[in-house]
Amino acid sequence: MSEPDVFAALSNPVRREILLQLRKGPRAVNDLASGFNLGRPAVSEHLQVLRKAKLVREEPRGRERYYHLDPRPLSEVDDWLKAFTHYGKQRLAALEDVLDEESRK
Amino acid sequence: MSEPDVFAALSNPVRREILLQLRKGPRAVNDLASGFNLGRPAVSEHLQVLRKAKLVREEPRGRERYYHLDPRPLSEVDDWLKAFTHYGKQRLAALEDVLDEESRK
DNA sequence: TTGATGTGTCGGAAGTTTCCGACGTATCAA
DNA sequence: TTGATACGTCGGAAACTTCCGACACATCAA
Repeated sequence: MSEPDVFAALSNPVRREILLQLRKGPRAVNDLASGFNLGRPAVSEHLQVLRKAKLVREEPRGRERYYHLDPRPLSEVDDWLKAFTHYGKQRLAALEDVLDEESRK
Repeated sequence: MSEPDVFAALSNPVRREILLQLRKGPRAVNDLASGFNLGRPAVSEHLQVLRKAKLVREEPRGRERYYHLDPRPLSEVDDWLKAFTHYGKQRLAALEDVLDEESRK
């Protein structure tokens, strides 16, 4: 059993696409799977990873399961990124000076 | 040979920590490796992944190599996240209604 | 030069991820 | 009830990741 790891959940392009799709509204598994060049078990397993990362929530409707997006764990990634966006214009400018100097050759 | 994949590069906690460390300034490989419970080859290989994702730049200084942070590819992640932060207060509010309703049991 | 240091990379081991077919279970329609 | 549908999950294959020791090479100090 693995821990809920948001970064790891986002490392797969299929899972990122699933999350993007779910922005438009909840979707059943077969419906989702038909949009990928993948079998249903694979999509089901990607959904399991997203579920463990708490990025999706499942809602049973009859014999289908609608998956809903829960974007809240993405704030962990956003917070991590902030450590770099607030990383100081001065150092960024200095870096770009160096890169400019290199490209001048 | 693998493509430069920023999301995949961030999926490993050691690599994320390396990037955080490099905010404070460039570091040589042995210097970096001493901060982890890891051998030098492992750190060197993590740096290779970060290099392919263009998140770091190497600067040879004598027999050492100083690695510099280049945070610019992180904007790809930031842009991707924006698709969710601008994902509409109305849907988020609706989601939280549902979650509240569930927790009321 | 010789010897020590800093680094990249290869070969291989161990673990993890990704995918599929097959199966079991629940639900629905008739 | 019977048959079809929707889904989760298991077993296993293939590919990838992560790590290490060993080695090669360049640089420095003497």
